[in-house]
Amino acid sequence: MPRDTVTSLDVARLAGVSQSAVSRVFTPGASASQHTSDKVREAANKLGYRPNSLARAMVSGRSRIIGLVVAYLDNQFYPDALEKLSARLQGRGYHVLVFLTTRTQGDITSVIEEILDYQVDGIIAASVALSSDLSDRCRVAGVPLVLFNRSQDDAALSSVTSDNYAGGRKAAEVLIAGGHRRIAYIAGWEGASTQRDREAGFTAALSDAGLNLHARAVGDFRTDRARQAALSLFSTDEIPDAVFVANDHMAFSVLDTLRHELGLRVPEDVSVIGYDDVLAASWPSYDLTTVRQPADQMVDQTVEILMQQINDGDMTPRRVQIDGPLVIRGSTRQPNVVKG
Amino acid sequence: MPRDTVTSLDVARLAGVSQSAVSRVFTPGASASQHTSDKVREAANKLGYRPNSLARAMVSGRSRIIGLVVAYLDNQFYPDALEKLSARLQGRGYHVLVFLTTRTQGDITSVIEEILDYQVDGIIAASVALSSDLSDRCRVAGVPLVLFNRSQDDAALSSVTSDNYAGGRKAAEVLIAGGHRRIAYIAGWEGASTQRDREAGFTAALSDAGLNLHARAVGDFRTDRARQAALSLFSTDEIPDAVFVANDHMAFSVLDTLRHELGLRVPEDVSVIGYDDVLAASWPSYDLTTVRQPADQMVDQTVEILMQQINDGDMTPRRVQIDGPLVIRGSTRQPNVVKG
DNA sequence: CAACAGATTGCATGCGTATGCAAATTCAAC
DNA sequence: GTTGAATTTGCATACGCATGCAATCTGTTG
Repeated sequence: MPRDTVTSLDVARLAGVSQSAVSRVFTPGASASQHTSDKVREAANKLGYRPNSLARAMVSGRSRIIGLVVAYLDNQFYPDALEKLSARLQGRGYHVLVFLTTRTQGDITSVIEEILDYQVDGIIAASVALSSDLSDRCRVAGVPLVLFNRSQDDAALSSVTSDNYAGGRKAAEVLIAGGHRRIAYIAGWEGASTQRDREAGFTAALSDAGLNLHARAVGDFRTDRARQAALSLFSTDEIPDAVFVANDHMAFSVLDTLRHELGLRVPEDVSVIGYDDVLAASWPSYDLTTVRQPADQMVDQTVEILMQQINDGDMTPRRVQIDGPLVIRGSTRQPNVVKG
Repeated sequence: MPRDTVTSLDVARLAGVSQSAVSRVFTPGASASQHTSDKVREAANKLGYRPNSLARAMVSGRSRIIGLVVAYLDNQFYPDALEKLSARLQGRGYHVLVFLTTRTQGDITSVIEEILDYQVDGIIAASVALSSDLSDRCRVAGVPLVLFNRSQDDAALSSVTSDNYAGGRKAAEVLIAGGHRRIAYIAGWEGASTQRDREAGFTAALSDAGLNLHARAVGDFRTDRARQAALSLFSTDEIPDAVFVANDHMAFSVLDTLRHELGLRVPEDVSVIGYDDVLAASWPSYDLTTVRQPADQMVDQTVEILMQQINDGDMTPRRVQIDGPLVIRGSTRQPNVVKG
């Protein structure tokens, strides 16, 4: 069992060159003649040498590691985003160190500190909020930070989201166009900017049409709470004829509760609309009308901003909002259906 | 902008001690008097010092990083497992570096090599197969490797799975008990041990009951393929009265196809059973009978084995198979229903 | 107070690599 | 063949920390 660790020095000796030569051969952009490069590569192959990323990181100051903080992996939007993020970053030679914050744990601080300990080149914070103290820490450490699918007032923070306000409006508009009058809303976790913006856009559009929110309940982005919310909304005399649910993840639960627990027909008795357009929204059992979050574009932008900050040192914060289309499916009653 | 990096030497100077003293204060188990410990911690706090994990890893030879290879994040079982794995590992002071292999890419080699470059303390390979050459590489590098939800013939490899053979049997038995006679199977990707074992157990139990597989199609663990598979199985004269689908992820698609495209009733016309018991299986819209993979136990075992190999150097391979219960829900016709 | 064991501390070194600098080499043009 | 510019190479050092070793300190016992 050749339990060893081959270093650049071993390769250097075998190839009859200096250690620096070996280093240069494996460093893109460094100067090395064809001749020594060949010799070195041959020796490296023979010994099975591969540069030690950690040692590299130590001396160069760049670890090529991106820290990713994420809370909810049960909402399909996030695994999907994680997959896309990781793929994009791998394509650029970076890798992702994941840090999960249990949903109960508001204590992001320790997580961020652990991340910084690993000398990451950047941080992506998905679905979490940061204290301004924390973002300061990152700034002091010189580590770029981008919020994904969350934004904050802190003007120094970069963030990438969909246009949640506009999306909320679209949701309202399609319901109004569908002839609904008693329109309810099931909110996500109230600490989330996405929740806040979606609701703001939604109620604004209702107002514009001279409508008020018929009822409101909080689902906290959790399926069990969403079910409770649905039950409470529909336990009154005058039940809603439409519900906008703050994300698809909860909307599935709401749909199931309406249909299977309350015996209501969707969309005949009540229309339901979600937000995200995760994969399951297109599954026939749900066939959910929803506002799409353009995950690909959001990921592209996130990586773009991060790379710019890492490579160009351009730390000017950017806040990107990407417009997403309304995807009309079968969970909402449409004008012609109403009249037909 | 105090763009700095505080080192143990800075702390040492401020505290009036040597750099080694600082190191020892931050190294559990090292000897340091209460007095110096206090001084050092105070200085460290004042400067905002935190040990550099990478430098630590360099000299100690332990990075406290676990590499995780995973392919399919759209099958909910995996995000869930990732979440659990990460939580358990964080609890033990380890962190997870994720490496995604696109499903098209059979080329795990380069991925494993990249992982090894980061001097990880261990590797968890979920839902992927490894060449024996690759596992040798890990062994030579002295990096423990555990397969998660996959096993291989290679006797030197540790693996943790559910008891897929027994699970396959259970699926068959409940269908047989339900009075089904024309029982079909939709296979997963044929390269997967899970697929193979589930099918083997399933067909074995059918044989025991004097039955043959009525029909078979391949779904490759993909929803679109599963739909195609369902369509082909039900395009014949004598359609199945029950289908075992190799995992829940495909089963959802099959259920939808049967109900919404083929106009069949489940379970009245055809029973459907899946494997995994992911969260959505319990959602009322699917209410899927399935064989549970005990994710918690699987994760516990995986981490346990890995830690043992890392800490005790006990590299003797272990292959763990955990029995999972059959979870009976509404997608399968039951004996009393049949007779009633 | 002496003697000694045990705990604490500092010194020096090494982990594996990248990189500034100066020496050495190559190459082209005359 | 000579000169100078451009390229290549090796030497030395540094990155931030842990750890063996020897020196020092602390506390205990007789």
